[in-house]
Amino acid sequence: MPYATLADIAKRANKSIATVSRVLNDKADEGIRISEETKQQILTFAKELNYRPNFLARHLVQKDSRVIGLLIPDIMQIFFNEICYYLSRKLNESGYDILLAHSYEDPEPERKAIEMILSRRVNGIVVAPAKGQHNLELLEDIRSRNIPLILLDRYFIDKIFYSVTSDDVQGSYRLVSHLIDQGARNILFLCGDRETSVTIERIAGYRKAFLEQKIPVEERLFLESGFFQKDGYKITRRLIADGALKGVEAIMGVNDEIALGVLEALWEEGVKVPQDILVAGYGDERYSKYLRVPLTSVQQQTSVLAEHTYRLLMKLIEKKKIPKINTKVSCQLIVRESTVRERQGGAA
Amino acid sequence: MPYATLADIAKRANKSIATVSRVLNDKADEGIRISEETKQQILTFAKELNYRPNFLARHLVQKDSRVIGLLIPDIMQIFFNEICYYLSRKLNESGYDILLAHSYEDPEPERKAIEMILSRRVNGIVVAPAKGQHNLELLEDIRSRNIPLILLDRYFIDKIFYSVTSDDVQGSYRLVSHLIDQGARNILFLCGDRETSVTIERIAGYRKAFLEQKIPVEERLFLESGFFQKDGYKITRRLIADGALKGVEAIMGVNDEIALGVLEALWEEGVKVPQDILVAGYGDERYSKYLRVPLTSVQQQTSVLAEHTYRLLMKLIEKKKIPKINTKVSCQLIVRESTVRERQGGAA
DNA sequence: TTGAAAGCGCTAACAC
DNA sequence: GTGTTAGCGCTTTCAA
Repeated sequence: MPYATLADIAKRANKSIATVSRVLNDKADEGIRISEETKQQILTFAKELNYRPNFLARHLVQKDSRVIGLLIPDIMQIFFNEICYYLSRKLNESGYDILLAHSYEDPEPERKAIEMILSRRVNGIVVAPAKGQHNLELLEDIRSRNIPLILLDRYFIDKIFYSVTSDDVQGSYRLVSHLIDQGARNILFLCGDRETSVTIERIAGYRKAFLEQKIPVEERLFLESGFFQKDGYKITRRLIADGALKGVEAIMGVNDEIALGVLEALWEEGVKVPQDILVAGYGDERYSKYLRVPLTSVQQQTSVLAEHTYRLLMKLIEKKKIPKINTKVSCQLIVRESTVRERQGGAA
Repeated sequence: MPYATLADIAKRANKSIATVSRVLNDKADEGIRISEETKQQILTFAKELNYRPNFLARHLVQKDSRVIGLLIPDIMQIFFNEICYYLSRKLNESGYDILLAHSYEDPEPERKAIEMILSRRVNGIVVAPAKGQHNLELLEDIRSRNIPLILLDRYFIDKIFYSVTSDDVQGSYRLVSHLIDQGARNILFLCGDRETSVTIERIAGYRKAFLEQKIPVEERLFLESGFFQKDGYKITRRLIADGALKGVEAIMGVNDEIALGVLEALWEEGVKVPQDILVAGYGDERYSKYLRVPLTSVQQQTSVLAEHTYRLLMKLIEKKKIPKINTKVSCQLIVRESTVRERQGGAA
């Protein structure tokens, strides 16, 4: 018998299960009187038997599991790692626990994970959807059932969900403007996945910057990549081999990991950053400042994103009505050596 | 009504709850016959009502929650991040879900997290204990109840628990031997926490290397630090300010993050690595190869650690008897620029 | 102040 | 093939 039950304690104490339950849940404050004697007795037996409440049973009746489902593509992506940390922290403080699920950027595991989370009757669910636009119907179904649901980082354009995201149009706009400023015109964007909101927004920001300078945008410069260093590395090696990097003056990665892979490939080929080509990342990871060439990046405030998500979630759980559907958190451009030309514009 | 129940379906289909349960759990293969007609009917209604099983109820009767509790100090420590990823991946494949809990390196939150995990009646629990030696009684209690429990990365010396750890004696020995080889004698170790097994082992490895060379070990060179970049940074700044770095020829960090902080502080002061001082990390993070000065580190095979943990856990759940209590995974030294003296030993 | 009893949603043994 | 019943461990009326 690994676990004692209320009945075990009741039998020992010669009291009813109800009384034991009342004592152990400290219902005294709710106006329910229990004699000090029974109370002490029950408490003693509970300790003796090493009683641990069974939340499955409790929550079955209470309809409240004190669990939040967090579904992310992949905790190895540092961005989601940080989100997970900050969100956990806040939720823990409020007595919620975390059921962590991965979609691995794949629709089918994502679907299964969502179903699993729902079957566990969580109090709320936070989803950073897998790349692309999948499981929309399922998510809409959840929403329509008034189960607290928040989309994080990535959302579905034109669909109504509560969401907390970075202002990627702005972030990308600032970055691209800076690159243009440095004299770059052919700016390659290793953009993750083109159907994902994050990328859609960043491309919008890219276009905005070009439009402002009245420079035409070349569609071929948006290249899908994965999200990891190895992806950035592979794609860059291939581009070099194909001679496709000719004329490219800057490369921006969808995150710093990709940028790291790009740098690796370039260095291997003896291409100098920033002299021969500019490279920028996104996300401003802890290490980016200390790379062989410090990396220009866009800082995303993961702790702020998590904070907003947390607050929104609490409100949804409390069934408050929330006017604001989409929360956007602004980003900051961090310029470092990797995108600063030494002799800036001989033409100037 | 966000969720339909078996009873709802039963009512619609004019069948008993039991039959509905049987259909939905596809008991056909277990020799239980159900007419195709009722089956289709029930399936249709289930879909129509968007039925989702209530795992709280199911697991209450089955005594099997298909959840594993993972308790780590902090998912922001990259090491634990990777462990979490690989372990999740394996567990997902076997149909287990993850309840993620943090101790924040603190005994009290750790205790609460353990209690929470137990109350949720997980099938197994993987713990990377908070630094120090805490909650030992609680963990021993779990063990004595035959609840599958595995200690990960950190363990309790002289206490019997199943554990999966890196061979830190060996890892540290190799690193320190290398540093001695490079002519360093005063090797400062920013060691995290002295009571944690990881550190105890690394100090043992350190001593072993010194013993082999018949060089006395100076106790004052073991300095407790945290586990993050900022900790490494702060401590190094302080050491510099105090003039305590005089004579120190090498600094090793308990992980790469700490080493990063050390590098940062040294650079700020114009101290050159490796010319003026050698610096090494531990863990070999993705970025360590690409730092301004590529960082020497000890590679810990997180995926192998996770794999062993997974296999052991499955065995424990299946109530197999396991002879091997402690599983050790070896580490590999990765030598890079940060610890290689340019003019190696003018004395040679 | 305490107990009896119902019921949360589900599974499983037993009956027909 | 399908229904009836008991029961998992707990909370929560309702009575006493």
